[in-house]
Amino acid sequence: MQLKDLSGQTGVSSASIKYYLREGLLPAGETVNATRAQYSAKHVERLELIQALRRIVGLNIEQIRGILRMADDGAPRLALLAAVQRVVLDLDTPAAGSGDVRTPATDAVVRIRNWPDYPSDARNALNAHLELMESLNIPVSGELLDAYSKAMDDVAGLDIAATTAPYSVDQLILTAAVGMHMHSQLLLKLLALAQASHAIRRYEPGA
Amino acid sequence: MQLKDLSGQTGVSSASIKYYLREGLLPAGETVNATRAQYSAKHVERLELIQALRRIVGLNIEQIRGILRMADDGAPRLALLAAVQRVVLDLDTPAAGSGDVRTPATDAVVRIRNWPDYPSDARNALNAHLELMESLNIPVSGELLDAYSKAMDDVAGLDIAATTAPYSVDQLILTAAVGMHMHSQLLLKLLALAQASHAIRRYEPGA
DNA sequence: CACGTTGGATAGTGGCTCTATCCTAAGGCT
DNA sequence: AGCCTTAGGATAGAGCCACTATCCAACGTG
Repeated sequence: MQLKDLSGQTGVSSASIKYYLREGLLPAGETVNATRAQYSAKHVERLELIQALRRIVGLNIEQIRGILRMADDGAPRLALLAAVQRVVLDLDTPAAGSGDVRTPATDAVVRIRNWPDYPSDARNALNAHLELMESLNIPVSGELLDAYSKAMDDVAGLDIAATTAPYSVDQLILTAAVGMHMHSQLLLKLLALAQASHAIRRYEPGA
Repeated sequence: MQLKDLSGQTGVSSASIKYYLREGLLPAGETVNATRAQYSAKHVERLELIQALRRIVGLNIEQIRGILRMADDGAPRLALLAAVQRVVLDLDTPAAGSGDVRTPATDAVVRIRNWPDYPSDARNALNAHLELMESLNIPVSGELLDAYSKAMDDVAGLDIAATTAPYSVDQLILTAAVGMHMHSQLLLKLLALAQASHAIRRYEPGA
């Protein structure tokens, strides 16, 4: 299978495929000679993964490259899942992430929920976010955090269970990334509907 | 107060202010004559609102313009909140929104949660999203939807209560948009931590 | 009177994701 | 053998977005 067939099968233009090759998202085909390269089903799978991460999940090239590099370097699946989570759930942005910090609020959440007391990107992101909210004068009460975290604890059990034994690493990334994205979006949609419902009850009691 | 002072007080460059004026985000100052205009505290407030919506909430110019137009047209607060919700929680994207539709899954959620049976952007977005997930072969069981919606129902009550009587419409938009954004992000961060905690327990039971 | 400011116009910047063009060397088909 | 097509490499351009910069003529203030 050569470039043109790869393009035909996936619906991605040759120019874009070349671009992905340049950017190191797609591994080079097997160079038969100076002007011929063979692509395989692996490449089709990889290309479909790239497309899904770009168009559905909305990651940028840099983020995709990071994940694919880890996958190709044979990183353990747990680390891979963490990396996917980081970009899909936007745990990077804290910028001033400055290492593993501990804050009372986060410690409290971990204790109450009986979660393992481990440093993680998620924990750092939570710390940073709580600090940000504080700096913006948005109060986050213990009760709120308790309610939120309980809800998310309930939800997480169901989510993780869906990540069971996909066939290839690319499959794992695909299902994990798309799944996380879709579930988090579903949650936000439900939040919106819940908020709207509460608002209607408040503003128009005639419902 | 003239343009330069407005720039000085808010830290926004004159060029950007001109840009916002061109784009219709910032109302023109009171034209004293052909080459002089007066800006007021209103403009400072508006400019700060624009900055917050851009930099914190991450809205684009088009979205900001839509909300500000509604505000300036004197739209009722409930409608304004709905519009804010639409852009902050990303309820637009469904694209194929094609009017108010009803689907069994959404109906079931509304019934179970005892929410008012009203069409809304949130409901349409939920419908569209569920259809999308179905088309991607991501199963959404009734139990999952029940758990998610219960969690969001609990959360929404707390959220809406925070939207109490700000001083000006700009203030309302500011607190609503920033609040919604921060709370939804908080939820996602907690989801991430919850997922990570479950994953650790699963992959490394030694914790 | 000189300077600075305004509104208006217009163009440029930088980041991002492609998309298009051009080139040479080299198969593959007839 | 000869022609068509393709790979790979380089490079440039497109289109979007949110600015940012420059230029201008008109005009008012110190």
